[in-house]
Amino acid sequence: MKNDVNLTVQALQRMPYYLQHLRKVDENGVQIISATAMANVLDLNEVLVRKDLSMICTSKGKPKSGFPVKELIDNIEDYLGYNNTMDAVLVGVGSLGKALLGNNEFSKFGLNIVAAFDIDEDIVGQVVCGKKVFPLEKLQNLCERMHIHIGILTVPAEFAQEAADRLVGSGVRAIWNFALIKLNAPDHVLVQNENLAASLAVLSQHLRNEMTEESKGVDLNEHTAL
Amino acid sequence: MKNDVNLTVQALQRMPYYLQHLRKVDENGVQIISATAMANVLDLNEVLVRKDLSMICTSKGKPKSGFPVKELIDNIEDYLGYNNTMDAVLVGVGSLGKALLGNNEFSKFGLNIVAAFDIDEDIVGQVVCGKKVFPLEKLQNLCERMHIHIGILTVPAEFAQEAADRLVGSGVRAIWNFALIKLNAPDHVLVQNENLAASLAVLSQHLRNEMTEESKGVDLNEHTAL
DNA sequence: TAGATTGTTAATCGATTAACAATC
DNA sequence: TAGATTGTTAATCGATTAACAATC
Repeated sequence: MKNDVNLTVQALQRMPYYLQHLRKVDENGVQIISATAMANVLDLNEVLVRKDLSMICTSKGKPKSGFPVKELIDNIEDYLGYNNTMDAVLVGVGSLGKALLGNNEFSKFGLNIVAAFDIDEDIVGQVVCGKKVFPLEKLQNLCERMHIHIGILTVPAEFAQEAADRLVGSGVRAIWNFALIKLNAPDHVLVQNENLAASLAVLSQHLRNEMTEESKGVDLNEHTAL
Repeated sequence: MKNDVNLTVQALQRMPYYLQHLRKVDENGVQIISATAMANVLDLNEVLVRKDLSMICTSKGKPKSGFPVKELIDNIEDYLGYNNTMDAVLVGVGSLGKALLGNNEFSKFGLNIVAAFDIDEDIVGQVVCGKKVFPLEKLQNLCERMHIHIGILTVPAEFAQEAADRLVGSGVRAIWNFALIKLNAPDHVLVQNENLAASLAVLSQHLRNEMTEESKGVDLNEHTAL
């Protein structure tokens, strides 16, 4: 376990990709893998991969061979916290909130949503995907009692700041924010913004470029060449 | 409409936040807003905001006053493609796939999921959140017939490349990839990776830091100061 | 040994920020 | 006019990449 180092956000975001590939080669019985090989598969610079791996690997990479696969898998899983579950609460049981409640794949990543909260009386009391929906007033009590440190925010933007304040007041240390708004929170509370609209914007810009290029009559074969 | 310019991915990702704030001040009757004011609210550098706004705004910012709010809103919505809907198909109706199918907020961002596909015979034929699930074999036919250019990939990592190949073969130009794997696709096909695991990793690292700091007996008041 | 691969130090690159003249 | 705000050019900063010596 080497979790005293802090990775840059960028490095952190590459870790799940390393992990996926390592698990795959591990299944095929590969015991040692070089940063060079990983870099080629994942289309990354090999020095970058080498540095990333050396940051989290408990043993040193061996020249001519590489890094031990099983150890890397363990190290990354440990580093990403997949082995000690983080309990979380979800605030805002709209369509996105329901979506996340129903996504049982989060447990693979060490996340466990224990309860949901909403202000809508029609929703409160319901059980959505096995999780009970409580009125927002009960948030603080439950968080304190269960020592919850993560809040997932899936309320409309106009209510997001208020809900965030409540989460902070309930002792939450990290907010996974799906609302498209910049939240104000004290320094010790991390706000991780999940910006699905931004992703769609990237797609949209690309499609527009593709379409205008096409309408300009640019030779489409230039794409398929090579 | 000023959509011949291309924004950097970073600028594109700031746009939804600008839009949210602009809509809010517009509701309050504000007609002109300065980049300086926006920057303060959103905690961004004012030159950055000014540059971003000038990139997409059809009129120039006026010294001493700023940019016209309504025009900015229109320009950003146009630029992000919110006004001309992009049709998309979804491949992989697991828990995450179902989640996205059920998220009726995508329409606000110009995305319309017209159909879903899966290989699982138990799922094929079902109607999930008003969308019919077809067998994967029908993907190409439907995409070509309906001129679909966006594919949403929510299959497990091990099937993602195969599914991506099918999407590409069906004429898709952009893939919104929720699988944790680096996809190989031709140059003209954009792969936008949505890495929820990476976000969780950022949360996890922060919580670990918080916890170790606490156990070290660091004065917690340093957080609340200021 | 020879050569592939590691780890480190220096160079590059691009986004952000700072400085400042132009303008309403 | 005076001063706030814009737009532009130059400096900074940090991540990525390149170069190269060390090592198995």
